[in-house]
Amino acid sequence: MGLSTEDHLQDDVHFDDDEGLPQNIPSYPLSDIHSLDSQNSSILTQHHPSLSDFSSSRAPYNAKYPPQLQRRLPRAFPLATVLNHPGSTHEIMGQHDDNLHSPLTHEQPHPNHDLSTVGQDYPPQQVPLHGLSMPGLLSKPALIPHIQAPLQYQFAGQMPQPSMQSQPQLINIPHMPQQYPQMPQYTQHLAQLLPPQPSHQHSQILSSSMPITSQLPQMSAQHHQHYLPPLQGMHEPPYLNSSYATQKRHSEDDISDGTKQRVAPRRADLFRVGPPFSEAVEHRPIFRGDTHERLTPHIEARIDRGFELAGSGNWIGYKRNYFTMVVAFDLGIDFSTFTNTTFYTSRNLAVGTEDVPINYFALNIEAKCSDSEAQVSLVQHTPKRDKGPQNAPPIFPAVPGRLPDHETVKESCNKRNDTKLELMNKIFNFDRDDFYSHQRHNQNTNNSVLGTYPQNKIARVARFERIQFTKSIRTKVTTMQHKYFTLHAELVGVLGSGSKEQHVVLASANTPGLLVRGRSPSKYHTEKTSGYRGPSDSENYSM
DNA sequence: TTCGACACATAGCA
DNA sequence: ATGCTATGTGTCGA
Repeated sequence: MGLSTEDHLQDDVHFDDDEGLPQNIPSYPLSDIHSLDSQNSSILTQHHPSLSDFSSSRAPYNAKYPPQLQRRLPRAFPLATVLNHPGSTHEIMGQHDDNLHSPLTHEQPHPNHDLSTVGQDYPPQQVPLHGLSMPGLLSKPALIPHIQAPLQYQFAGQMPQPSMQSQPQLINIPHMPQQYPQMPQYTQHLAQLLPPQPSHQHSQILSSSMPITSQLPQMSAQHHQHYLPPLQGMHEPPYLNSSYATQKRHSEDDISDGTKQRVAPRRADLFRVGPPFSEAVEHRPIFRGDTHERLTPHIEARIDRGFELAGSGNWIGYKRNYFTMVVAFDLGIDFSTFTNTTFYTSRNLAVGTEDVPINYFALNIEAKCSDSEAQVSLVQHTPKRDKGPQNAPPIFPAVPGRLPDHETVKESCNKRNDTKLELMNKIFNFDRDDFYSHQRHNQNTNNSVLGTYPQNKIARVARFERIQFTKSIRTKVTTMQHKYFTLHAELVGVLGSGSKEQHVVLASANTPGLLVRGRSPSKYHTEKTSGYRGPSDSENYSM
């Protein structure tokens, strides 16, 4: 990515009208969570504008995505089990049967469903969770050798020298002797040609464990200002005479600082660790069904491809390019405990509270815009890209797991070898049948949440590959407002079952602000002021 | 001006 | 080494 000819996201972000995507619908409803739980609520998530009224012409249920991009589970949900719980899901759900639909139960996208927004009852104030240690999961039965060390924001080795900040990360291949007899059109990172540089540290950042409470890009910058990520094309424009290079040179915020070169599409170093995610923010409580202990969710998430840190401190991605994101969660209990109990959440009623069983957990990603008036959605391509279908990113039913390291995610990409695929499956997926057989687990037991998971593949780690910001984003240059995106990793609780299945966001973690560059080179200069710059004007930033 | 569609190019994979 | 694949991105034209 990095080196595209793409411009940036403009000052204003809209959906194209001709795609039927309504504007001015807040992507983050800020209604208080308690008000959401009032008796008048049709269901847990009903206050979301896209959920509250399926038939509303103003805010259709699937407002956020066009029909072809409706959210869906990777697999069907065949079970219709309803947990036996004092909270009585039956009663709760029974109040609003007609409104209870779950696109997640459909294998195919459903034009009237948008799970992506179900239960996004984000509280007005995000309260960081504490005590995010997760001792138990280290002892879970599955052997996952790729697990990274948890919870520390790690910087490998020594910090790079300040001078590195101004040193080129890329060189033009023609400058390399003998290697390329013909004038190449692509560049190669210095890191590939020279001994390890400080930029290497970047890939070792455990982004998911970096507590960041602000979404502002500058917040991330402060954690990275001491080293230089592997940015692209720092100097030496390959096409000095081309309009392409000329255009690129106008950007001060540009990672390559005017040295735009094409990036080889399969270059290994397209995989880079992106911005760190915040700690999990709790949206709804999670209780154990057996002890009624309130649990502290922890979300691990990392972007492994598609974003890089510019000198200005902004994380930059490109609308036309893929990004990859992985998400895992745990509840602060060991895996065997997880598999031997049930869970429930609660909602507030006008009088008292009501417990609602969680049939299973799921992991989801969302994109949001700093401008709550603007909506942003994501699409996922198949390897066939244009020749294949395009859907919204799936929502993964998931059990607690640990995030594989960056290299593992990178290695998991585009493997076709059966042996390798199987290996990756063991890392990213949870085989419940295998677990039952090895644990002699009583799968008929009524007190295990595992029994109410979908029958098909369950994730340990949700891996979202080939994700792009929707093409529906378009820009407008009439405002001076700074706009940026954030990516959110969400732990979803699936309530009810069958046609009554509901999804509520239990917790989420988010990136700092991201700049996503569009495809119009003519907007390149404007980009310098379109992105959030933080308290100090990064226009003055010099690499 | 923007974007879908197509095209080109190149590194990874088997 | 060879051929296929995946994907960054250049380009055309509606």
